[in-house]
Amino acid sequence: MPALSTASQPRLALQPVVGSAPSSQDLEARLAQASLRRVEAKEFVFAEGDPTTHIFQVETGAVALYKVLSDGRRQVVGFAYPGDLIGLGAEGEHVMNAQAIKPTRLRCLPLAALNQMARQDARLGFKLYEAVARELATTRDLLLTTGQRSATERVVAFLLAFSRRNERTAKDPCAFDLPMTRADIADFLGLTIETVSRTFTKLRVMGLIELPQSNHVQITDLEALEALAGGEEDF
Amino acid sequence: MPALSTASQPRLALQPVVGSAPSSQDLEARLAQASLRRVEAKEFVFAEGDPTTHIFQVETGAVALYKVLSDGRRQVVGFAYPGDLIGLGAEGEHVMNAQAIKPTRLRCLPLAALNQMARQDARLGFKLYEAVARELATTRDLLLTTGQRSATERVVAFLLAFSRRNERTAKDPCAFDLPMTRADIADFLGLTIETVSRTFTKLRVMGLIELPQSNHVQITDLEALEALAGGEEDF
DNA sequence: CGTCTATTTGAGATGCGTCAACCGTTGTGG
DNA sequence: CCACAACGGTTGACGCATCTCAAATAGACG
Repeated sequence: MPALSTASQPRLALQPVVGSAPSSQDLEARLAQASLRRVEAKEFVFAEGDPTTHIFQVETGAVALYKVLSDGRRQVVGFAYPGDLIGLGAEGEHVMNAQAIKPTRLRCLPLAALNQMARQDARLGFKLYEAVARELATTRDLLLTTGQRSATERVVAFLLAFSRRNERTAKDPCAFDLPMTRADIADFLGLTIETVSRTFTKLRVMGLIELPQSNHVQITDLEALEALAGGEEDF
Repeated sequence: MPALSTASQPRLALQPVVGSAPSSQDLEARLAQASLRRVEAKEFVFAEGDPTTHIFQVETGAVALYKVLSDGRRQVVGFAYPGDLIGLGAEGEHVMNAQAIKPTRLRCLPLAALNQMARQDARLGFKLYEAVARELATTRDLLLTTGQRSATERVVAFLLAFSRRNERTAKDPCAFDLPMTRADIADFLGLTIETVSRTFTKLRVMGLIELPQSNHVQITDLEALEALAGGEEDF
């Protein structure tokens, strides 16, 4: 089962685009000089109902984005990693929660500044459109995974998403840390903590991965994992 | 369980915005004079892998948007109804299928025309951004439902989404046709046909709905349905 | 009237959730 | 420096919601 949310929410944009237009440069430049905010693990970047005053770009760390039902059930809709934008697309009030899962540094750009830039530069609106469209695509991939795949397929997809993310950034695609807890993974994949844990154990016993620590994964048989996934989606 | 995909994919935009800016007018105007295409039920508007040449606005009918896994499992990520835009956000090639579920009329706008308009009007890019952001929000609500809710909650949410859609358009919120098959509903909600069918029957036996035909729903106890849903999300 | 498809219904199997206990690590305070 | 509490993770036993397989029914269409 394909990747899940590794980069679900974010991956919005702002990666330097080759031959980037002035607007993109401006947004990057503006973000680079935007105010910096540090949040500790478990601290909220924003919560449901908060007025939308800023957009944020993760500089270091990681953030979980999730919605909760009235009875407490929780769905993590994505994780934001360095370079990812969060807070886009909310009109007036936030409809979800953004909570750091490790110590995190964020660039904070006031929405007023964003709107002003959009007024001055025709391309910025289009850039934002492309950024949100990418996020939509990853959310749909996650939906496909949670709606159609088995527990094992979901967990494998989740791991492979990390592998591919490392591949893109020229790091070891077979070794990575999981910044989030089992509970975060479970709520992301639509499973329980116990099922996630059992599935990790199963993959370890099958000889496909090693878990020197509970939050460090070493892939020992990438091909077998990919065969188990049954798809190429990335979250 | 809250609504699902009633308007998931689409509901993108183009509803006349009060005090709409010139750009929005232009897009609406441009679409109104765009070429018209008729597709029969089960006919594809586009398929995965097709080059992205146009965006479409549904004028009449309904379209299912879905992704499929290599083994045939299918996830419907949304349904497009009159007024909804489809085909936005795909770069180069479509990554999903759009298939009419009833005879449908579509306005077809070449991407080249859209891009040219975006170049001339700074506000258009922003409009597209807002449209995709709305779609992202409904997809996340669907993700919350498929990831966290029970079969009954999912089906109730699905029905309530139709009710609210009718409410918005000043139609009877307690009577509506379902344009899609049980298979479409099942693949949308992450259930099987049998489970969807049994759940409809259960709601009928409980006295919450009536099913004079399999594709026509009459809600007889809206409050009880809302109590069963456990949330306000709409798809 | 006969075929084809969609839907419903039944019976049985199972994957995952629930409940519960246990383990390892971390951090804190005596 | 050690004891203990708190937390995250693992493992086990069991139950049940949903899936699977199968058959009957109901419409739609020619």
